[in-house]
Amino acid sequence: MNGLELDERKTKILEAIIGNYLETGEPVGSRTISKYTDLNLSSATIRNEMSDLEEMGYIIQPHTSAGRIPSDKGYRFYVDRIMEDKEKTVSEMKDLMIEKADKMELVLKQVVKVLANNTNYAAMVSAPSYHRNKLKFIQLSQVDTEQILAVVVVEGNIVKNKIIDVRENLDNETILKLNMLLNTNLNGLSLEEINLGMISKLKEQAGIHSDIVSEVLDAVAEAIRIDDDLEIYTSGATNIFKYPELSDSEKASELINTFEEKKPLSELVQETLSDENNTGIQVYIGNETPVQAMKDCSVITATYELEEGMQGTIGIIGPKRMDYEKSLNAMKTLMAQLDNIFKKT
Amino acid sequence: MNGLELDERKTKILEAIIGNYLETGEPVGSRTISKYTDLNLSSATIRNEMSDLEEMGYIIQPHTSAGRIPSDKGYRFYVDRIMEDKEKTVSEMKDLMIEKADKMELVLKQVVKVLANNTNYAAMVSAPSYHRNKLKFIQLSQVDTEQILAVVVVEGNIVKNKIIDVRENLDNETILKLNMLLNTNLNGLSLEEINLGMISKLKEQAGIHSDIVSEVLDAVAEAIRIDDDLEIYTSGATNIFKYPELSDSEKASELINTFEEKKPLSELVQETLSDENNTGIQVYIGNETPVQAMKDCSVITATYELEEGMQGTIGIIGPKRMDYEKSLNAMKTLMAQLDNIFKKT
DNA sequence: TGTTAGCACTCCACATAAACGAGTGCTAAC
DNA sequence: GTTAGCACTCGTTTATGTGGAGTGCTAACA
Repeated sequence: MNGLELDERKTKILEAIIGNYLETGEPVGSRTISKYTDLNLSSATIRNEMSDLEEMGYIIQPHTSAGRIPSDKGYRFYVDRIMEDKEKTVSEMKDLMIEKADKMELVLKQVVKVLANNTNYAAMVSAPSYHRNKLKFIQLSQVDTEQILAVVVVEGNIVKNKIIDVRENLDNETILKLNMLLNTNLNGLSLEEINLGMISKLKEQAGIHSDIVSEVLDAVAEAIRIDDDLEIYTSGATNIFKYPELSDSEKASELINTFEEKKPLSELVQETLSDENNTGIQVYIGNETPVQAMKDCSVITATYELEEGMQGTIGIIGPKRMDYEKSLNAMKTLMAQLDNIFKKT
Repeated sequence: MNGLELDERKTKILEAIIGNYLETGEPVGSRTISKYTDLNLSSATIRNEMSDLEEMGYIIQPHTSAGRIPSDKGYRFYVDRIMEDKEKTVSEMKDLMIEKADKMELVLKQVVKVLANNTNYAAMVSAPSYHRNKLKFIQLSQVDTEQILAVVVVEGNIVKNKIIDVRENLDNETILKLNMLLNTNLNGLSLEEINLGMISKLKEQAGIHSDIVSEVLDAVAEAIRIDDDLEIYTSGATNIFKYPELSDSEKASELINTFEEKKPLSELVQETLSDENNTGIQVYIGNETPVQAMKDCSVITATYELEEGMQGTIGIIGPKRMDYEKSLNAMKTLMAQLDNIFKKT
């Protein structure tokens, strides 16, 4: 026992401990392992090994004379092994039924619901962000004597509307001119390219109608901001009540509040999207998570991609003793189907 | 004591009991009342009266030798008195800060958040339903070689967009014609007036482009359906953890799930909107509620109205021992402000 | 040297009991 | 009709005891 590396036996024992704990949720003792594994070792020997494993930080004793439970490090070891093993195995899980719908919003709501129901954990999904998209099309139209409607379309066919109040009645020609002005100048530009210089130039050309230009640009800005902000859908938050270790008032309240606010979840989205070694699926165990409220949970996230390089994030949040294998599989299956749906669209 | 009517003294005592219980949340005993009120009665006398009140069903003993707590009937009595008294008193509560925003959705999200934060209860608000609204405006525009965008505006400036795929490239003139066709035929019609006859007439006139008309009409239909369905916003669901009587796993889970699903809340909306003696504000105590999950709660709802007869519902959900006075006031203040915001628009 | 049986020890979980106290209902006196 | 007094009830808290699961350690064994 060199104290640094896990030999094969220790590995087996550690896996047995974690496996058993995932099933029962109870601290697991040496005698259990002695029978549970095919190592044919007495409980005493196991005890010695467990003592070592504890020293190495893989397992923890809640108190003297209780069994051991996995530490975050233990979980990490366990998960890493699964990820290695299963990287190639194509999951043959039954298809999660997702119907194609024409509105992205509906698809996502469906996805997140399916995910939550299938895993019995909480689930979230962020709408893809459109940062680097180009403006496709702007249209102003008269709606009322004192109101005009601005429609802004960016690549990916994201549409934003804004009603603009005008004090005087604009005639058709003026609107036509404004339309022309806006479209010839802005179409094809990425949202970053519409900078201050461009804006003031536009306003100048618009003359007395510069305020309308302002408002239209507001709408354009909003088209980003909102999506950027918190287009996040969640489902199954109440699933956490199925796991006693998360059910006490304090923790439950904090967690569920996180899901209700949705804001904090964007941290998770950021983190996931900015993953360097983008393997597609990531697991955050306990304190590894970027969202403080989830420090007693494990979080599985993945990035899905739409045709034009826009990506969104999908996540499962459950107790640390979640069924990683099943959850990872569910995630993969879902990703495959999302690809199907979106790429075909 | 005739056993049917509450004399003045009983009324005072009952109010004292309820008042005290609302503050402390603990069963209240005779001695407390003896001191709490200005009746100058000994605890023994109070006990006799309380015994009567219990027999009449206004209060309940959780167990022998505990104080009394209000029954649903007791709460009902209490609330009815408040409603009578305060019907006229203009609430001079500090304004709840609501900023006017151009998008209805944002206003409502803001409203519900403010309400939840101010009351420390859970809050919900339903978007107004647009049944009887008239179509204001339809616009088709070319977005791509194979896609056109349909924008539908109904009264109240609700805007719906739909991207329509077309196989062949439509020229400008065709689109202009279609626009003309749709607008001249449909503008000003209520959504109910667009019936099958109208539809087939349109399709006929559209000739080979009848499928586009179909899709546009789908968008129109959708403009209703979605709003009708469950445009319900909620906030502060986790506030229920502030009240121990609602915080145990079972109840909390059920309640919060109701808020997450949102669907069940539409019951509440229906019920509120279909109130015959429409006084504006309603209170459901315990089992009076139409939503089963809230049988241990009290619910305050109100109907707000937009200019053109569209109405939506607003609600507060809290423990039965909620601060009715404050909550009712908050509700009234909010209604006034909503009126301000919407009527001015 | 690694493995195992045996044993004392620890500590949680659970049950039981005791003390407490808030509050009641009833009776008798005012 | 009101009140003081008192026995009684019952939930809450605190103390106490017991059982059992599991450990660490030691000594014996292969």
